[in-house]
Amino acid sequence: MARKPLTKPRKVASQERSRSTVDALVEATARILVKDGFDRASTNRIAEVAGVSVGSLYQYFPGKEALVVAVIERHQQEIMQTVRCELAEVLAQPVEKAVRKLVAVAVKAHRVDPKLHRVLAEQIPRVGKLEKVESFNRENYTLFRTYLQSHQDELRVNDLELASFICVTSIEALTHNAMLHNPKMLSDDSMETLVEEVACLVTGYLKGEQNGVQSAGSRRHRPD
Amino acid sequence: MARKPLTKPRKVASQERSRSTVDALVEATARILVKDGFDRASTNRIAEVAGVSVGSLYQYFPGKEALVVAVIERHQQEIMQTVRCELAEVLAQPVEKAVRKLVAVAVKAHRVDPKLHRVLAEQIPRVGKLEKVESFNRENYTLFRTYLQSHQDELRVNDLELASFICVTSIEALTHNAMLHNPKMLSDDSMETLVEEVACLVTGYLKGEQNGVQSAGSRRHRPD
DNA sequence: GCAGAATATGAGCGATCATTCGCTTTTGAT
DNA sequence: ATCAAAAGCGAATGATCGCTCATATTCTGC
Repeated sequence: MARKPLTKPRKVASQERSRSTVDALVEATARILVKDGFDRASTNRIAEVAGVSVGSLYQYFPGKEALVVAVIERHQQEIMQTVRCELAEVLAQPVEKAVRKLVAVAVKAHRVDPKLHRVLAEQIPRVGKLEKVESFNRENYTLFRTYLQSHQDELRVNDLELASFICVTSIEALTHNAMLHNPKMLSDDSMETLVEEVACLVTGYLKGEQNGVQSAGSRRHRPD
Repeated sequence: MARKPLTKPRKVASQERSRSTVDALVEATARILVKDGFDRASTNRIAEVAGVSVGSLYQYFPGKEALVVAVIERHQQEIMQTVRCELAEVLAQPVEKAVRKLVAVAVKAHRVDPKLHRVLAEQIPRVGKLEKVESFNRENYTLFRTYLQSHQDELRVNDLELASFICVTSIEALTHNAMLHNPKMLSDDSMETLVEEVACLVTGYLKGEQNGVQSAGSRRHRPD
C-alpha cells in the first residue's frame, strides 16, 4: 500500500531558494487578487506572475485555496501586529479612553491594505479552509473580554461575553462598512468624527452614560 | 451591422409556460446554492435540477450570474415584505419602542430563509451585477433616517445621516453575526436578551440615557 | 568537484463548464 | 385544421483550469 513513489513530500521548504519561491507565490496571489479578483486567479497565472512554474507551486501548495489562506494569514499577521502593539497600553486606562483607542485601532487596522482587505471580504467564498477568516476576530474578541473583566467595576453590563460580542461586532462592522461602502467618510476629518461617534456608542452601552465624551460636532447643543 | 440572425431575443417571457420555466430555474438555483454551494452550481446542473434544458436556460438568463441575481432579488423581496409590513406601525412610536421593534424585525428578517441567507452572505463573490446585494441596505437605511427625522426632538444626535449609518450597520451586523456565527445564541431565550441588548445599545446612543429599558438580566443589579 | 538531495520546469492530460444552434414540440390565433 | 411564433431541447464545441510527471537545474555536505 506504499503509494508515494514519485510524489514529492508535498509542502516543505527548507532551503532559502524555496523560501523565496513561496514568498513570491504568496505575493503574486495577493497582487492578482487585488488587480483581477478571485475568479481570474488561476494557479497557472499565479505561478506565471510569481515567475515560477506551476510545478513549483504545487510543491508547496496543494491548490489555489491554500494560496489564498496564506495571503489571508499574512494579511492578518500584519494587522494583528498593529493591533497588539497599540493595545498594550490600553489595559490600564479607563473605559472612555480605552474604547476610543480601540476604535481608532480598528480604523487603523483597516488601513493596512485596504484593497486587499476589500477583496478578501467581498470575493473570497467562505468555504473549506477559507472559513478560517473568522478565527481572526476571535483574538480581538478575547482581548476585549479580558479588558472588560479587569474593569468590571466601571461597567453596567453583567454578561461580559455578550457585551464583548456586541462591542467587537459593532466596532468591526462600523469601521468596515465605513471604509468599504461609504466613500464620503474617507476624509481624515470625517474619520475622526466617526471614531468619536462609535466610541460614544460603545461607551454609552458599557457605562450607561457618556458624559465627557462630547466632542465631534455631531452632538446637539441644547441651549435650554 | 445587423448581427442577430439566429440569436433569439435573449430574455423575454410572455407566455405562461415560459414563466413557470423561469420560476423553476430560479428555484433550482436557490436549492443548489443551499445544498451544494456556489461553486458547484453550474448552468447545466441548474437546468437539470429545474427539469429544463440548458438551451431554455439561456433563453431567459445570459448566464449563471443572472440566475444568482434573480435568487437574491427574490429573497430580498420576501425580506422587505416582512420588514415593510412590520415597520408601518413604528413611525408613531417613541424611540425606545421603535428601536426595539426595529431590532426584532431585523432578527425576524434573518429567519426568513437562514440557509439561503448564509450562502448569499458567505459564498457569493460581490462582483459584477452581484454588487447589487448592497443596495438592499439602502432602503432600510433611508427608512431609518426618515424615522429619526420625524423624531428629531427626542434625540441627542445631530447628524442624522451618520446616526442612521451607525444604527443600521450595528443592528444588521449584530443580528447577522449572531445568527451565523454564534450557535449558542440561537435559542429563543438568548435571542430575546440579544434583542434587548442591541436595542439598549442603539437607544442609548440616540437618546443619551436608557432608563426604562432595564430587562434582560444582563443588566447589573446595583444594590447601593 | 562530486553525489545525491532539493528545487524548478512546463507541456500535456483530463475534467469541468459555459454557451451555441439546428431541430422538435407546443401554443394560440385564425 | 392550419401555420407561424414561442418555447423547449441537448449533443457538441471550445475554452479554461487544476494538477501531474518526466526531466532539467541548482544547492549542499563532504
